Amino acid sequence: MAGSDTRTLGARRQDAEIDAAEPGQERGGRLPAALRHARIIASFEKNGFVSITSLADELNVSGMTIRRDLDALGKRGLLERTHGGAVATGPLAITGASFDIEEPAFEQRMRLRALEKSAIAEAAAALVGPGESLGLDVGTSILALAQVLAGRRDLRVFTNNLRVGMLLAEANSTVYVLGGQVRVPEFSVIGPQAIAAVESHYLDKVFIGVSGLDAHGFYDYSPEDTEVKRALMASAGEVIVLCDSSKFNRRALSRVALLSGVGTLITDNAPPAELQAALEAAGVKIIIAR
Amino acid sequence: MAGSDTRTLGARRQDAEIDAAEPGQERGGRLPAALRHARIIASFEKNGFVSITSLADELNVSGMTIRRDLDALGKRGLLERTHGGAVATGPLAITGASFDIEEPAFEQRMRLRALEKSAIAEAAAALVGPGESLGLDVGTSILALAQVLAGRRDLRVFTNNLRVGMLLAEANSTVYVLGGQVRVPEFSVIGPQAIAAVESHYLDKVFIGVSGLDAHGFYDYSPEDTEVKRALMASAGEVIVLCDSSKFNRRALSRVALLSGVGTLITDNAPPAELQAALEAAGVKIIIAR
DNA sequence: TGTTATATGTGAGATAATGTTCAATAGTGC
DNA sequence: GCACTATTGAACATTATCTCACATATAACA
Repeated sequence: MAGSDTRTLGARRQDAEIDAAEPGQERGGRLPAALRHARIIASFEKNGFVSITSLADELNVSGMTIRRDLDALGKRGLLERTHGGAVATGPLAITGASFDIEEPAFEQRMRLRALEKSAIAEAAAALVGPGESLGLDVGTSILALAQVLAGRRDLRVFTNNLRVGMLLAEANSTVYVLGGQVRVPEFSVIGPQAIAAVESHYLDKVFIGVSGLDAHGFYDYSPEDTEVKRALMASAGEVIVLCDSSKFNRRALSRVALLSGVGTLITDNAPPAELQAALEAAGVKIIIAR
Repeated sequence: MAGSDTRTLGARRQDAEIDAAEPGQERGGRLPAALRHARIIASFEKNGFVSITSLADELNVSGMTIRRDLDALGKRGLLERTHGGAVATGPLAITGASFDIEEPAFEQRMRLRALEKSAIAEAAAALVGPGESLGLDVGTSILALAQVLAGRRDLRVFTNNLRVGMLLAEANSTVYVLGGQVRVPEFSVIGPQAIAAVESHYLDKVFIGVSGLDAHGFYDYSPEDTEVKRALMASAGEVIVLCDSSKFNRRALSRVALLSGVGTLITDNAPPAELQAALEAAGVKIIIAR
């Protein structure tokens, strides 16, 4: 895989500011760290673990560098170090057939673009001030944010997402879940009770996940989730949407809000020009996380 | 001496079962310990038993290593050693599915008296009629009950237990969680919102877990959980307590209710004479599950 | 262009995982 | 019960890997 993967990835690379070298041929052509990280993450897709020696071999760097890379990625919660390599955790977790009978769709989504989601989550967490009350919505990017926030004791987090609730509670953060019916596969809480519970609170910031956005607004697949999202947004001092760049110009069944209903959009790549113009016209602040 | 133990390394060089199929990757075909553990756990799915020689062969490691692995997994309560292998116990025996990496403490408790809890859960499930609304409380016995009920589509389940909520939702049962603060390590929901939500419903049956009982009533360690239990009991047509026999004559911080506040007690062994007399005097029906 | 940060490589000692041997032990068939 | 074989666990041997410090290379910048 080493050779062919390298070629494909390199050729398909969007931000091609650096010439990718052919591995094995040109010793000096090292990849920038970000690219190497992306490549490492991609290697997990197969079987949920990577070995240091094989990565060092494949990426033409020393074992020490890979070790440092894995440590860095580990700090971001994307993987867990083992002897000789690392296994996937959190967003990447593939779970070897025993634990975790989750919807394959959800896991797949979580692994897909895990690095981007992690960067988005980091940027989002940076906006959170001490002692704030937060609302965390449903979605893979939001779950990544929860992982970053896990352990912070000074926050008060409200969520309609049972995954987030368990994750944060386990980390001893203060977390409140909304009441209502549980909807799979997201494990989101929906219904009038949830909405009523939101309406009786004020939240400093709410972080919303969406399925798509275009010049006319933000979209989500689930009408039930959408109602809760709207309630969260209505109770919030600041509305922040987390969404990776694959969602640009994609629509779904429910329109969550107009562009103007959102204060900040955190994503991993600049939107297409037209969309960016619409966002700016609507007064949406755009944060590009890398 | 076992022939397979001393087989030369690399004899099974091209193990088609290892999905990697990487020429340069499988140096000696060694997996990190965590992955090997996951693979071992996965092997139980077939028949609840694994043999050391077959594992050593399959995973390309020596028998001694497998032995050490099984010991480690045994310490975590996931299996029990036998001659030449191991059998599944605890959470694995009931169902291999578990949505999360559970707390060791919880795993341990689940494994502890797993057989009894399973019998209690079966007896409790037998009481549930078609189309009923149920309340499921916190505790390992209750979680076992939820596992038995999982998949029944005709019920409406309310719970203050996020584990139960996720388990049932995943099985496509209709389940509502109460809103409120999440308390570890039980992942129970507590607080006034939860209590208010219960009070606006009527439940045909509620199943309550307790930490202990004596002639003066039922006890629980957590005052916060106790308040929700009381609310559940007040809204119920029938109150059923699930509790294994190790809880007899044990007390804890909060008294949940007097004996007379409970209709049925399901346990795995007859209570001591004095306690049994008190239960009967209070009109509690006792079901012994085997 | 020189100078500073950052990133990466290298090597030695420490550590952890695994392999090997071997006496003791538990199953198994008679 | 007895012989026989597979399994076991402890001690030791052997790797592979980790960590740490420092050297070197690369990128960033004035």
